[in-house]
Amino acid sequence: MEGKRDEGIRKGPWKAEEDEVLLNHVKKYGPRDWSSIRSKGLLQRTGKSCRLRWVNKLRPNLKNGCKFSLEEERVVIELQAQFGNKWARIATYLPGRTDNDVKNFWSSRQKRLARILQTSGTSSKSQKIKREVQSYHGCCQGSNSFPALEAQKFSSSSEESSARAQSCSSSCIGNSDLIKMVPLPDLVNPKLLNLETNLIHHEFSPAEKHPSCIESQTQIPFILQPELTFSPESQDLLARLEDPNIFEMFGQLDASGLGNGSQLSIGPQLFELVGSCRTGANEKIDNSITPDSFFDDFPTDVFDHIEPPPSPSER
DNA sequence: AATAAGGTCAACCGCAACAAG
DNA sequence: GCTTGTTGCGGTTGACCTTAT
Repeated sequence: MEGKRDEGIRKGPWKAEEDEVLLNHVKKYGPRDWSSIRSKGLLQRTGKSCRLRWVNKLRPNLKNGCKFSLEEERVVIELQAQFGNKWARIATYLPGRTDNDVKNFWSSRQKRLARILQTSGTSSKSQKIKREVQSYHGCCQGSNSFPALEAQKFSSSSEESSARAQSCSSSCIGNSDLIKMVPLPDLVNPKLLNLETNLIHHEFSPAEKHPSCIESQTQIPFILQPELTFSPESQDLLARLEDPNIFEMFGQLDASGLGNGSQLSIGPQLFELVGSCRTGANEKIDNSITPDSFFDDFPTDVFDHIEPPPSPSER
């Protein structure tokens, strides 16, 4: 889409030459007098357009192209809960991020969440839901949620933790269904909001993505109450998930990407037990089970009992 | 391989606040 | 005090890219 001329105003994507002109202007006069750029005939862009280009793309020290780090996500979640959609204000707490970045990040996650919730609310067909879940957990890669636990589908992501922080003593799950959400300790540690310090930024490589989600290790998002009406195999699985030592079933895993250098335990046992739910304990366990295939091994009715927490906007 | 669906990002629009004349 | 211009902000859109089917 090439910018068209409309009363001499150029719109659309910026060319490198235009950026250069804009940068020169800022060098000479500073980031102001945007309208004079056009009045001087330097560019056929409105002052607003020039300013936007500078703020969002040309300003120094921008983290262009970097996904939000775990810490940044947390900050956004927390500050959104605190300030609402005050993106510019929130962005001031995130070095290198613009209000547009924050806005896009938030709306993207909102859309994703809405879609997931819509799907899970209208159909109990687990295959479809699982696709959504996997999609969603994929989105959490590079953020922080540990993808292996389906129970965290709605709880480890930032929105949910935020929502929960606000309101989650209410039942987040299921009308007549009986899963109850137990409020987590706020995932947003106030210490993380020591916003004067530089936020840790880490771009997760594919190999790191799953480990990156481990921070929730000590924070089982909700407890599944025993009165649930799951199939026997689901009950077996869920009973295991309730085991306070569940994370000890995991092996070693490098979570240095989280910034604290901690070694967290993720191992094959959980995957094995889930596999055994399906295949039977006497069958040979497929050691190829990975976090990505993990959901495939859940009994399907597990997914039928998950309903959305309130969205932050509903608070 | 083709297509659909979903996700990301850049940019525009409208409105409000503010300042200068 | 009013008008006009500028700046800043939040919402929205559409193009492009990626992933799933």
